Amino acid sequence: MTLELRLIRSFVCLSEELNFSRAAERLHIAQPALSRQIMALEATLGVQLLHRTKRKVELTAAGTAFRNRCCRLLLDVMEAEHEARRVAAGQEGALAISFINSSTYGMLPPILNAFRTRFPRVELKLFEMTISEQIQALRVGEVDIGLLRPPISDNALMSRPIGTQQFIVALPRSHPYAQVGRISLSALKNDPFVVFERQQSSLFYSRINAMCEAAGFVPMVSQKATQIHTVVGLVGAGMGVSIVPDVAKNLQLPTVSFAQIEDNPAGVDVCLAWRKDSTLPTLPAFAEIAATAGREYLAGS
Amino acid sequence: MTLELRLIRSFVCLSEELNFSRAAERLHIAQPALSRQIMALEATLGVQLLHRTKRKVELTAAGTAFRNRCCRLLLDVMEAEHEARRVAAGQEGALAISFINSSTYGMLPPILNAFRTRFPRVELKLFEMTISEQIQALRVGEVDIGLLRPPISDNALMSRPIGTQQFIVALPRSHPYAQVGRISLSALKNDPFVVFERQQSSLFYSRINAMCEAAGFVPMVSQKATQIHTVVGLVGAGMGVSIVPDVAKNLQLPTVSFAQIEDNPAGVDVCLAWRKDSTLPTLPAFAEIAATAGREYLAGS
DNA sequence: CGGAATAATGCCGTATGGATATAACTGATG
DNA sequence: CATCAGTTATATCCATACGGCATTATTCCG
Repeated sequence: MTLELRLIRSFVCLSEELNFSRAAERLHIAQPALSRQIMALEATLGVQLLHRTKRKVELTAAGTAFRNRCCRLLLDVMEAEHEARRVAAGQEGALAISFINSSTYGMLPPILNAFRTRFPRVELKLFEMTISEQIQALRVGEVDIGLLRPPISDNALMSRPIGTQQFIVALPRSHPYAQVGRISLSALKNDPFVVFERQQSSLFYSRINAMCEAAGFVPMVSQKATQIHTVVGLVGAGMGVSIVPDVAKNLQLPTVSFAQIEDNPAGVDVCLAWRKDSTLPTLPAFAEIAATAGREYLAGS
Repeated sequence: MTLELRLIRSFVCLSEELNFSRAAERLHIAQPALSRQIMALEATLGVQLLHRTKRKVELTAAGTAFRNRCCRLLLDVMEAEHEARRVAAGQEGALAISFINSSTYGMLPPILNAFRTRFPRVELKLFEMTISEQIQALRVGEVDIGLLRPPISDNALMSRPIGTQQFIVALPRSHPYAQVGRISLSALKNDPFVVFERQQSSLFYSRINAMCEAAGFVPMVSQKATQIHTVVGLVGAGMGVSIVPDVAKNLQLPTVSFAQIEDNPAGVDVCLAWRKDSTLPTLPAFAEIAATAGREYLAGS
């Protein structure tokens, strides 16, 4: 015979009642059944757990030790069940999130806040990555979900847009248009430009170039950079003007002004992406929360 | 359905193999049986533990968490079994031992040594008590086994003799007979005596009185005491001579000599006593070891 | 001494759980 | 592209394990 929880449950109950009839009643079985369960338990252990006279029952030393173990054991079993249910419900576990630099100042904080209040027991692991790094990390499973911009060509991945970034112009405070708040791109045709690296920010690069082309000029590049705060910093240092996503406004540099672009062209989408075959229960919840938090963030700014 | 170890064992095995057929083979059941076990497990938990395609099987997040719990659980179960067996075999647990003062210098140390080498994991709790205190403590279960002298009238207790103490004479170094090594009691008829309290040491008291009576005199009491080292100490201080159990020789006081008694009368038995209804598995082993250690001790001295 | 309480035993029916055969599906291979 | 090998799920059957009931044996108590 092999040890089963049924026997352990019965034994613990009996050890509390110290009376076969009452214990059996509590267990919703008949007294002879319990009698035989306990005998079977003692047989499998090869140990006498109870010292019984016809009149009363008491635990032996081994029975006492075993009872204590069994109580802990049953609690552990329940705990295991509950943990499984919590993890399955996505209320517990871990989620590895990658994100692009621009969302650091943008929708990432409100998304994380919203998620953490709903799922406080889920551990979030955060990784800032470029888009292509994210796609690679998602493919190999290093990351569960990514916050990035299209295009996402990999067809092992699914994606869902959660918001749009508009482009605005960043100008040094000293610039003639700095206080205007709204300008046409063509007004900047003779200004030096701080631009994004083509390699790491291909979508920004091509979009901005297209905008300038539509405005009838090719930007005169004075400096290149990858991260938004670097670009804005360079603008603030007087290196030129730049076209940046609207989240740059959150950087609040004293020497930089921002202006909206007339004939505002379409922005760029920000997406969530994850593996098609991912089964993480936390994932859909995160996607949902990110979408609404993203919407609220855009509405509020 | 209710959670059973059978399901947990199967699940752990499957989580290791990640293949129903191989896992079933290891479990010595057929693959469909395992299939249904796992389905039943998932149903009782209300949680999907495995993500299965027709081609391969992998753990879900909940499954991983549950697997980890289950591994620990199975180890705990085995540990509980082993502990029960060890306790039942008397290899583990606790034993409360009471003993009379005189055994402190006598057979108690060798007994404890012998027992501890055989059963190193059994915790020994030691209590020095008078005989009547021991009987009371044994009755109420405060103590599991006692080392004492007869008579043991209580019929809830069992006893077993493990050795005999002989009586010898203790003399101050300055006493005329100090160097003889062997004297007749009648030679001491005019000496002042240090004697045991009648109350606490009734057997010693009556035996010693009987010996003196047989030698034709009533001892002249100069001082009374309860504990052997006190009696011997008083002899060493010149308060008189005394008749003491042979263990007193082990006290090694510089101002005390000992002498054997001619026509050496019978000594007094030392016994083990324990409750008739005690089920402590350690107890018979202790009794056995105490008996042989006692014999060896007497043989060696 | 009789009755109440309690654990064990005997016997029987059923529901549980495993085996066997097979289906359904997926990759791999020639 | 067809076939095969490998894998999980389903269907069916059957043994047996387990619980219920009736009864026994023992002990305590009035």
